[in-house]
Amino acid sequence: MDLKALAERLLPGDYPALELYETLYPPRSLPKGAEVTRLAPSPTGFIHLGNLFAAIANERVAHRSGGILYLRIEDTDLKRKVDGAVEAVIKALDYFDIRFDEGAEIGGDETYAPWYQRQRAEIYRAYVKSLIEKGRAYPCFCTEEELTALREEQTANKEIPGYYGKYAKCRNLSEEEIYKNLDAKKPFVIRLRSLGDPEIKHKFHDEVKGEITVPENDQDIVILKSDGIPTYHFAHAIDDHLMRTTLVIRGEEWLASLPIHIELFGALGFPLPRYGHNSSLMKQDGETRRKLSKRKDPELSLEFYRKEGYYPRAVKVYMLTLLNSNFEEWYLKNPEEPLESFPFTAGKMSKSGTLFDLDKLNDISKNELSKLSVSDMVCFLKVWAEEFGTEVQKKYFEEEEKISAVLGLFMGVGGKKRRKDFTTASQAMVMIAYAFERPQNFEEYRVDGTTKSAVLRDFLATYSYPDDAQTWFAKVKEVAAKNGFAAEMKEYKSNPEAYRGSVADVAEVLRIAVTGKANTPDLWTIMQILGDGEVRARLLAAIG
RNA sequence: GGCCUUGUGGUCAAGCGGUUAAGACGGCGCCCUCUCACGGCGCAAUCCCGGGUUCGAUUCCCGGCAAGGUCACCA
Repeated sequence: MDLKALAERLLPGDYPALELYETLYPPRSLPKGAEVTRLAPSPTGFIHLGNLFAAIANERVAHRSGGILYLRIEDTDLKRKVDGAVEAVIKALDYFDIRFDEGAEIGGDETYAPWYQRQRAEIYRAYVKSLIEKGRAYPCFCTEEELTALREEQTANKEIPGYYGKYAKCRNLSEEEIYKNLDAKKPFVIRLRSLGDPEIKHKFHDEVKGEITVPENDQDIVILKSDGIPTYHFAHAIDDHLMRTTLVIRGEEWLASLPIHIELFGALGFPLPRYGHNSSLMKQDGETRRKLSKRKDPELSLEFYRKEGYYPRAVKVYMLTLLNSNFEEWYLKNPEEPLESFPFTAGKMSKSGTLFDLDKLNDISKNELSKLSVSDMVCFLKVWAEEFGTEVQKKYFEEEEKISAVLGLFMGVGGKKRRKDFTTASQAMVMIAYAFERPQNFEEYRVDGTTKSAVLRDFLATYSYPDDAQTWFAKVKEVAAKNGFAAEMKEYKSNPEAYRGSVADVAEVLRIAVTGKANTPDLWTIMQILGDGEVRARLLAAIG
């Protein structure tokens, strides 16, 4: 068969010699050990936690080694395209300090552009054409129905489904048959003529998994779809070679197609990049665990974390603790060091699927938030409130001095130790509400109504706004004593029968009356922030 | 079903032939304390199972089992 003529018929026109691409996209001149990694999302919409997980790994590996991280858009499937998706991806990752050195909508070094696969159609076809000429690829005229029928038949016969070996009907079509189909304008795809035998297994070094076994591929996979656009597998081989990727870190769902990629790189005469397949984020679902799914799990969406008001650094720290097992210990020892200083390595990535643990994230989040300065906290909450807050919440920020005082109180600024009350912005905003609004709901008082009123009256009679904290508390103790409560905790504990309760009960009455809550930060400070008039008004209202 | 991957407390995990089997989160208890938060101390809880190899296996080998992934003109 005249393969050259066939190739010309299938992909008519002049294509550049393949050597041209090698010079057009030359090896990068980077220092020794520098890794070139990439993120290659399809423009479906929005990236999720799983993407972020892999993104952080790729970013860290590239930048720790003095290499390059680039963004390539895998838009070979038109059905997946969503407008504005690329910008959204860049923005979302930027929120977590992930910056690309080059890529789609980024700019940077244009040498390896374009980064949209649709714009690289000619390159792919040039390589496909050469594969046809070499007899490593052939046209296939099977219809979708035929393929489905084949699959069903194979499944019914308990055979491995797919287009391979004797099932690859179009693999050995005669020249005559091929041209007949072509003349009849039958649509076709181009398939790889696989030379592999899955019974033959090879050892392979995976940067994450270590030594793994990879069988040879024998599937005649589609490399060029009937619309003339390559499949992912083919584009991956071409692009990662031409863009000079050194290390591909991707989800372990790709492990199963590694045999295909190995054969493709071989057929094209490309050296194989190194691969690292990271385990996926799982979620407990009843008895078993499963991969986090976009549909079922709102916490997978990055938008969820923005809405809840998680501090981005906290999410990143959590991802890093999952990504590198020695990160957590390092961070404990080096709390002041920038995250970038951590010696991240692909080899320390987890081999097994990791259950996503919101409790852990929340703990990290509390710690991160407690490290903020008051002005940073004001800024963080303000930005959150402007987008997600209620109208009332937005007003909290109108009195700059007050919001600072309130947040300083909740963060324990000035004390020996920072408080860790805040987990997220949304939760913090609710927590500080009583500093700005009269409480509507009151937690239950431990004392009876009569006692409550008596305590409040006595306190009101002696309350003086200018009192310092000690004087203020001395007065609370006086009120306690007057109403039959122990003024000193120790005294109460050693002889509880002698009293109706302790100063703690009295303080609780005041606390609930002023804030509605039984648990708050320092009450004296709260009263100082609220001001004389407001405190009196709330106490009065609580007497009933 | 075939193939691949993984298997240490509830969760994340250290370990890499001999350990009282780290640490963190969560849980529980105590202390501190006007409440909470913070902090301190303590407790409970783990090597998937069965065979080998070895003086000795969580660790090495084999076989099970379980979980996950994957088998498209989707990525």
